[in-house]
Amino acid sequence: MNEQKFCYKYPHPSVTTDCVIFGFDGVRIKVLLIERGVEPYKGKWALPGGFMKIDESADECARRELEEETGLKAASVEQFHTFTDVNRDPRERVITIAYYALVKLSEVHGGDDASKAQWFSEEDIPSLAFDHDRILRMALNRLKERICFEPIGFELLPEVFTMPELQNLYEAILGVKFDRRNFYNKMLKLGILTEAEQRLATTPRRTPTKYRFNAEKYAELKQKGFRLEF
Amino acid sequence: MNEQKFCYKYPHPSVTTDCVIFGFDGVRIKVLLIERGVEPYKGKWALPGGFMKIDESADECARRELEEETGLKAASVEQFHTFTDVNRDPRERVITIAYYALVKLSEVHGGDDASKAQWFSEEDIPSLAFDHDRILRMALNRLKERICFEPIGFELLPEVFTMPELQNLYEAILGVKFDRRNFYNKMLKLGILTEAEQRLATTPRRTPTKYRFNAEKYAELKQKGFRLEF
DNA sequence: ACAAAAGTGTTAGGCCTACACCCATGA
DNA sequence: TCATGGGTGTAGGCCTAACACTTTTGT
Repeated sequence: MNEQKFCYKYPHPSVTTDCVIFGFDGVRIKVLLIERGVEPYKGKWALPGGFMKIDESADECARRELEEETGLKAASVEQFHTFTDVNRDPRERVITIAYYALVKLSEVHGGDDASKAQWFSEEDIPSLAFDHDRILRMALNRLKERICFEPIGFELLPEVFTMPELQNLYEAILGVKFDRRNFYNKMLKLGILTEAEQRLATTPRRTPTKYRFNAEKYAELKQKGFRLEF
Repeated sequence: MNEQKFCYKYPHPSVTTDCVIFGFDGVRIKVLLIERGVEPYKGKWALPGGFMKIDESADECARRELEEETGLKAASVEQFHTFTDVNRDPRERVITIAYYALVKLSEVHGGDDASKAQWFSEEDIPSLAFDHDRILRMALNRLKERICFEPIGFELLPEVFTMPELQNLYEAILGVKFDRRNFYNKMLKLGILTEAEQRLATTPRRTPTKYRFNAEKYAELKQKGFRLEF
């Protein structure tokens, strides 16, 4: 039975969303990929994504997928580009609205399809299905641009984090090394960090000071214009 | 005769591109709008745009529309967001991939539909059809963000321009006033301006120095990273 | 000569950068 | 006590922002 029930005067493309899900393990930026179980590109790794339903917006679609993959709801999900090359999908004309999401790895407890999903470090990413290599590269560039102007790094870190962790994150994303003292000064001067309770860890070295991101201070700061620079 | 020839198993949205076309008249930022001749929103102003063909990419679609509206080919056209609200079009589900284009007003010699197209200053823009108000607002924000980091202003000015014109442009886009001396110094120090031949105008005041944008110097500069700040 | 806009230089303060030593902790 | 990483301050240079007078030119 051929159920081609939805008919139009002109051909319509299919619309999907794909999501580049970023995490941070304290040292490296991670990206969540899914191994495809069906053709085309069966067995290849790909970005999580899927078809947009006719009664949901692309944002809703992207959030739905994010939740399905990571179990997370309230994370930061941002549309960044729509890919429309005519032959990007071998089956039919498909355009994809691409998003990136920033998630706290510490809060991700395996998605439903954990068996087929895996976190990759930036440098270990295999060649991907469709044009997902290109999508991923553009997402990384956006992430780099954006982190210079908005403190999105805090979306990737646990609620409570240390200054060295924060510095590692910036260095991992931007691919550069900063002077520790200068980084401390700059971050503290921004005034968007609050010291958190000191917790004693059992490591063979000095316990670093814990901070949390102060969203109220950040909102104030944003009002009157500011910039984060590196 | 009901020509519903293209059939699918699941419903597919229509896909359009809409383009916010920016120009600059020497004093104010201008936007090209079209008066709709058909329902829905007949008689309302809207962004130029139209349906994406099944064998063209969104970029091609946006460029095609730009040419149809302004007669310009090689201008800077940039995708910035895809709008997907479920009810943004009263007829059917339509998503639109939005672009902005920067054109040199001096080179626009009326589009094909000149009768229905008109340039509006930012503050005179009427309420628009569909969600085009929102699209336009986002385009303006992107323009503001981008002009701080790339010298896209030169896309809006004639080949040869004066420093006061350039300053007016920045002031118009960013909505602020700059100190003339500081603006001169900053711009000249960047090294991306070349003095052009001095032409004698017949105005009742001093003739300003003419400059052109030096794309080679800019390319060099971009290599080793830089920033334009205001 | 006047009106109108163009052009020009200096100074003070803040920000960025580079740089080296001590501290806390567990083993 | 040692090894490891955490934490801290200062000095020089550069960029930014604030500021006023002179020049050109047509009327």
